[in-house]
Amino acid sequence: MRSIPKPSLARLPLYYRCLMEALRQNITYLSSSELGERCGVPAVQVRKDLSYLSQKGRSGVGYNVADLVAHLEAYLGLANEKDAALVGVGSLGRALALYPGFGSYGLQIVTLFDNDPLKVGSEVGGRTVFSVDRLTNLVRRLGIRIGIITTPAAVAQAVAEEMVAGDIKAIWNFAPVLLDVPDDIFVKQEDLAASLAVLSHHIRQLKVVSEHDEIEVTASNACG
Amino acid sequence: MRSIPKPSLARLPLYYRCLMEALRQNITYLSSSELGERCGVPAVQVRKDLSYLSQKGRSGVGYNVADLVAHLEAYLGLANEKDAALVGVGSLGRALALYPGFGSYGLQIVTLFDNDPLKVGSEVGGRTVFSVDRLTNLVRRLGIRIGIITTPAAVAQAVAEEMVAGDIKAIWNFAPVLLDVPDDIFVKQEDLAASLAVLSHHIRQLKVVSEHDEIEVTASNACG
DNA sequence: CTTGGTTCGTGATTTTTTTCACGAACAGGA
DNA sequence: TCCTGTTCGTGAAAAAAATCACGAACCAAG
Repeated sequence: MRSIPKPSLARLPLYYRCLMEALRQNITYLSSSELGERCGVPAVQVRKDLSYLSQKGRSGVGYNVADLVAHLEAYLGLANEKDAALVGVGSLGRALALYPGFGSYGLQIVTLFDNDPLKVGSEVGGRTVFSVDRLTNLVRRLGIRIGIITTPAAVAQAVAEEMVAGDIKAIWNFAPVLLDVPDDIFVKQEDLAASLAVLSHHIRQLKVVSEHDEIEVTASNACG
Repeated sequence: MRSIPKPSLARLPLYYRCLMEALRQNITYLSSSELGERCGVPAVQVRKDLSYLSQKGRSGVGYNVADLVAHLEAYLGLANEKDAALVGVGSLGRALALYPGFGSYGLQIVTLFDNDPLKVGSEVGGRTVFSVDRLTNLVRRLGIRIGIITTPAAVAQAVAEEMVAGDIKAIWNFAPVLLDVPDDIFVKQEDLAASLAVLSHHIRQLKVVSEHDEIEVTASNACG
């Protein structure tokens, strides 16, 4: 039995969200085609992806929504309470700290850090901002395994190293730099600038096409 | 000549950033292996990706940093000034509106919208917040082609429709819903919850492994 | 000008992911 | 019970992407 492909894993949260929506609508069974419709994913791919879970659907009926939700929660570890430390209380850090949606994924941002003396000691969403000097110790003492980096790029590497020293095992990095960390540390890179560049490229394509003005319009379908 | 694969396109911004960094360090030439090192990408892949651009490297030397930067800027359309409208001035919307980094990618968030009467008329980063009622007209009048959605999921679809009515061609969607828009509208979905779920899954794997306690530790290498 | 060391560019190969095609399971009604 | 229409699960085929392997370009130095 092979392990789940990365793209499939990335689609599971999508299914989870649509299933939760269906649950709110009191829908008890959903076929792969209906679920696919809701997520914009082909039905076959839905089935293939879900086949990596132990939970099975029922032929002729579909998937039991509540059961599948429960299995996805277990598989994705959403039910486990996970404490996280966030470093860098700028506008993005503050936004993440205040965002209420993470709770339903089991994530609690329990401590905030910054190196700006003006911010240290202030409160954000009821949590005190600590100095980064205390990062390693505090994280270790609290047994925190997840770190979120929302600092400028220049200091992200140093922060990551302190996180590793504090025994953090997974880092969600919003700073636009490649972090150099030991192999056993999982880094999830969040790159808004990269997304933006892809968007920008597409807009440029539009311009190029419109300048060529209906002359060379072949089957050059852009990326979806 | 085939068009660039999506994963390659997504890596170009990465190269761009590393090249800018090199430029600051007064490096004039960079080989594919050096560039790859800096971005965490194999050298061959760097070469393959860059081969989709018209700009060529020099055998035995590498790529001219300044030239390549210029070509990437052109290819990605970063030099073109792009105006964008942002809808949903919550904590995330505010963070994006205040983020200074987009400027270097040619993006200017020129107008802000919200449906909360308390927010309408207030200022964020020197820009007045307008009522969403005026979205379609204002966007059309200003010729804005990019929309950014940072509203709650429930209203995202309605906002997207108004954007389309206002002749917006590309949408950067931070709301966790699948937008139903015409085929010619480009949607770049930004899904923090999905990233979080992947992170969560990895943390869970850690737990499972440590519970099995060195017994069944096979070659089950987790995703990078 | 020749030699040796470096690097690019790319066709061929391998790996990964998606899509297809179809047998088997199931529900519901006659 | 039998028949029909639906859906799942999955091996096989196709498509896409990453990796390999190597010829050719290039520089520097003797």
